[in-house]
Amino acid sequence: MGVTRTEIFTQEQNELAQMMKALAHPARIAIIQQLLKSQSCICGDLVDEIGLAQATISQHLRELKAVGIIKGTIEGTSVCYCIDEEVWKHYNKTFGSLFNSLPIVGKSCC
Amino acid sequence: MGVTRTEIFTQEQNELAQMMKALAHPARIAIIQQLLKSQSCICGDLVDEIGLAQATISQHLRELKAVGIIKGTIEGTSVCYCIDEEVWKHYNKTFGSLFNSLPIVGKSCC
DNA sequence: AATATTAATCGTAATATTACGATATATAAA
DNA sequence: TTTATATATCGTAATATTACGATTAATATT
Repeated sequence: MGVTRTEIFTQEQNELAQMMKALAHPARIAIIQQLLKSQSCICGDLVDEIGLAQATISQHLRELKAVGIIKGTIEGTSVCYCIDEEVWKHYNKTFGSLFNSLPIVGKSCC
Repeated sequence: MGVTRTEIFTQEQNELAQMMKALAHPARIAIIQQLLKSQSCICGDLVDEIGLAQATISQHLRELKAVGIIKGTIEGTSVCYCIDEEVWKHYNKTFGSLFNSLPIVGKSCC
């Protein structure tokens, strides 16, 4: 027990859930907001601005990287992170198609 | 260790993360999609359509109810669930404001 | 009243996530 | 080359999530 049964769901359902999960932590939201605001950001600055340990931020960055939403480039001894705009647009579109599928108002039973 | 440090984040960041988390499971996505499609749904039908145990579906329904995204009304011995349209719109708006805050393309560093 | 049906809750095992100190790695500076 | 700086990874403890059988609660049917 305890393991999510992805095999019984559609690819779309699993993908949507995975997208949501990637953003389902305030630290990762904070990272994304920072990158949206400043276009790019040195990893160390994120550690300073968000009050979590360096190892923890690094772990969250890895999760965001794993779903492709951010990418990082090495700049000397530091790493500059930014949002992958193509992936971000894909997220936006996918989320939009979920939310905009609510039909005409006032038909629900309860 | 192991407990999310919500106190160091803004209310907006925590709320966004909580919203995402509510939808961060394929079973809950499937439930929402079903409710979007059929306007309303008997709990038992969800159990049949999604291949998870009744107790598990009930648990997922409770999580969706906890964030207000769905509501249920008792109909005899069964319970009819549907999406709370006001809350759904709020989600749509909040997600939209996150995704649409990506500024002009082509400015990122990496 | 007795029985059937439906959904919620309880208990619990398996798994996943979160956080952080310690350590490793890799480049920069002295 | 030695030392400093920045980030990733390892190891691990605490906590949270997922799934399901068993039970409970509440209404419906007989």
